[in-house]
Amino acid sequence: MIMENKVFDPFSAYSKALKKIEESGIRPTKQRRILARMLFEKGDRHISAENLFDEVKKEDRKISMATIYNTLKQFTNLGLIREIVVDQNKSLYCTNNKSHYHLYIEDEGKIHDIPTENINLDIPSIPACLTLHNIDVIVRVRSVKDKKKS
Amino acid sequence: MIMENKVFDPFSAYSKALKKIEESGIRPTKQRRILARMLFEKGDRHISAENLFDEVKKEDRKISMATIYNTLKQFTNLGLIREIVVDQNKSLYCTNNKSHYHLYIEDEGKIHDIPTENINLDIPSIPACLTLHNIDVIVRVRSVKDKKKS
DNA sequence: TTACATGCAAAGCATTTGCAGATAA
DNA sequence: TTATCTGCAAATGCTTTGCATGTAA
Repeated sequence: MIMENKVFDPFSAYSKALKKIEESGIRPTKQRRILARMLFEKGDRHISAENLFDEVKKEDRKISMATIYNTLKQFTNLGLIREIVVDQNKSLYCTNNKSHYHLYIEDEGKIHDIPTENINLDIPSIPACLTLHNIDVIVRVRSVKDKKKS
Repeated sequence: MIMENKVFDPFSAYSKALKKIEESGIRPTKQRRILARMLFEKGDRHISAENLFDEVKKEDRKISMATIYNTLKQFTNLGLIREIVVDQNKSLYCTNNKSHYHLYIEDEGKIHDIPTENINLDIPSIPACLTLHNIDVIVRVRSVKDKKKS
């Protein structure tokens, strides 16, 4: 397996992601390996395309925005990451692949995971003509410091 | 009260909205009255800025996109409507002002309300430094006809 | 009268696309 | 070798803004 880091740990989130990439048929190119490492070697993250771009740049590498977007979409389709839309003009990509919900601090733009077990959610049964894809729960809060209503 | 329709019903959603507009201090201009009527005289709706624009045009009136967007934002701030972001490139505005959740049929782009009572949701208590603003629940489903995974 | 609102066109911004050159297998 | 991928720049599409004109009170 072609790794981006030196130490091989077959159980790391990064190794698992690489394995899934190879198995899926898409090529584990240099760019995809760098991005997989960025996404999965720092624990659970919520990152935007732009932040990811900047992070790559900080390591003195360079991956074009087009490739960042394409790769994020491919990883999403592979189920490696999850896209969450908290407001109309930015998508965040979530690297926690366990089922979970989100706490969004609106005035700070910060997002945190809420483990599924911390929320009790019962939904009515879905009609046979529909298949459940996902349930998004976003608990939207504001920090008290922010007194403004809008 | 300046009404856009002929029959005065002080208990209609439209009348209530007009009242809230007047009380809020913003002027109940012709455009705002037309949009309030469109939004609140047809029951609970989920409508985009563009659809609202088209609907106005169908009645042989004309309101600019800038005004549509400004008005939707103002109505949202007044609590008359609620903005829901189902995917990154379109906001829908929801005229149901009762607390509720959403069922989103992804491959059709259709959205339906789920009354709060139909879903059992318990969230952990919020830290004192945060105030709860809203809880979004979006049940994402796909119609079975759509066999593709992505 | 005057503060506020509207409409137009232009700007903004995240994301996508077309295509020539590069690269993995 | 060849199908796939990358990067650039241009295009797209939703939303916002600047500003001159219009309008409610």
